[in-house]
Amino acid sequence: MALLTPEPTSFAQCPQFFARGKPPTITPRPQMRELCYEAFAVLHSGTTKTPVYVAQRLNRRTVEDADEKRAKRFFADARLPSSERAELDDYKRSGYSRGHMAPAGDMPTPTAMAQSFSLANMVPQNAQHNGGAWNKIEQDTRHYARRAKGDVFVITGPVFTDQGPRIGANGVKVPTYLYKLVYDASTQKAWAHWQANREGESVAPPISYPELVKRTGVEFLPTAAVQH
DNA sequence: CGGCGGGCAATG
DNA sequence: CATTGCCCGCCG
Repeated sequence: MALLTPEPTSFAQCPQFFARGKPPTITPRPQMRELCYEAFAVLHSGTTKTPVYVAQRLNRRTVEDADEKRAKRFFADARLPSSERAELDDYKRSGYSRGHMAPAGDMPTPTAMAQSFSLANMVPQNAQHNGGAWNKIEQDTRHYARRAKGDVFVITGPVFTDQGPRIGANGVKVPTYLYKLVYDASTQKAWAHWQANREGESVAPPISYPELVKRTGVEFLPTAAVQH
């Protein structure tokens, strides 16, 4: 069985990764594609050659299942037109590491683990940040989901600035910031981690959901779903 | 300190 | 393409 079916997908096929089944509304931009995977969903941009955001649903069961052996085989996602996607060579000797948005450590099955290494789930990330503060945030999020009463919806993504660099022949855009939004559906509380994509970042106290919306311009969650 | 988890590159 | 060794940072 193939890792991924070649057909394009739409978020209508995987509403389970979004709070109340509703993906964030993004003003339509060119070359944006919706990709469903077994354990996460990606809105992908052919302009930056990265995800716009990656959505997951975590809970105690999925996190307890997340003990798969780490598969380290990165791959370009064939569901994306080659003109819109990053290739392995773009990251090689770029000075940036391939940073997961939906972390490999969250994946509950071997297939989901393998799929998480799609470059459609990656951004060029500072290596020290990826293995340091960002990794800590990912582990903290898993730890939270393990203790939560029910489902925890997570949306992770990059934030770009116009003057930000690009890498490789395909010009994969390097994000200036990364965010990780955590929404506990049981308590209707939401918060977000906000980090600069650079060496020396430390784990900072989370910012509020309205502050994340202000910084990104994206309403990630249905208004009625968040306690204010 | 060692173990683990995020990566990288060289080797057949 | 798989295996192997290496670097780095965090944590117990």
